[in-house]
Amino acid sequence: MFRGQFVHLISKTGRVSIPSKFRETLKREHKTSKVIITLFENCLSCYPLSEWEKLEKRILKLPRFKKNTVDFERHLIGNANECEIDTEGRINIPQILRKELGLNKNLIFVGLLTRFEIWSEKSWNVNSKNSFKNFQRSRDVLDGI
Amino acid sequence: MFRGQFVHLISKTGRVSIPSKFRETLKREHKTSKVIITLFENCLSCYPLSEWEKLEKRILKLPRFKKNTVDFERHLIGNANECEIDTEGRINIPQILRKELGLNKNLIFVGLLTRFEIWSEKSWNVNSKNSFKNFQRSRDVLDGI
DNA sequence: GCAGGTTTTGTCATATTTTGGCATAAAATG
DNA sequence: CATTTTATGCCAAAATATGACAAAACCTGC
Repeated sequence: MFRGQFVHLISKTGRVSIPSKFRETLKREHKTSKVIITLFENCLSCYPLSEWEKLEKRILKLPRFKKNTVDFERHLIGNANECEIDTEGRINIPQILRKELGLNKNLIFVGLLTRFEIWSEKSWNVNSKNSFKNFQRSRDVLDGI
Repeated sequence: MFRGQFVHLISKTGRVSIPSKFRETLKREHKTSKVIITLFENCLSCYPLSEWEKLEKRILKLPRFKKNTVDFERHLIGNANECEIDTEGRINIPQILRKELGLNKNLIFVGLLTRFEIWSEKSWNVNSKNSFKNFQRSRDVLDGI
């Protein structure tokens, strides 16, 4: 499972190293060094290939010419990139995604069990305040499960 | 599977290179370098030959003389062009299609699993705002599958 | 706090991809 | 059939991504 928070530096060419704990999880629990990175709200959402493929199978069952489906695909699949982790544990984040989110300098990696997220430091700081408020409000949710 | 988004430049003569990742997918998963390009809404929809043939089979099952069917066919089939990818990975987009969509300068390639789309930068920007709204609305859809 | 290993980052060389240009071939036009 | 337009093949420059190596920073156990 992916857990915790890490700050890494992205290079001018868009390279950044994946936290070694996440690499460890990928290898041990998912038996892969490939991740799919896609745009999700204000950050990048990263899935181990196997997890992502489950999602794709579900999408392929939707009526594929329906406007809603197409738009949904355009967003989710249209921003998805397969990245292979190199020998030093780095990936290359496509320019288009970097631009979209303003990724430079410090990136925040956040583990979320079956996937992890990548944030620019700036939006992370803004967003984490909000999500803390939401957390405060919704801490009772779990008691309902 | 086709995924992700790429910006490529189209030449004055209508030539544009297909993203290498898409070429890779065509070769590996579809064993072809031929694509069928057709008009769909405000963009070009591109199918590997084999996927296109599946689509044709489905279309042949529609009630053949119904107005809807004929209109659909005129549009989708009537604008379909077979394009072969050349040695540098480029295709030539027929003038009629270029004109119809106002394709010049930057084109956006969008992967949609079994097919991909080509947009003019302008209409993509307009459309992606809408598709983001639809995405927001339909992200829960998947939880129901 | 320090030695030893691991992880992260920087740099440079190499390979791949994308683009531009030009010459030739094919097709359309009158 | 000659002329113009459009498409294709080929080469090479420019931009981008990838691989390898090594320095720097960071843990960890002692």
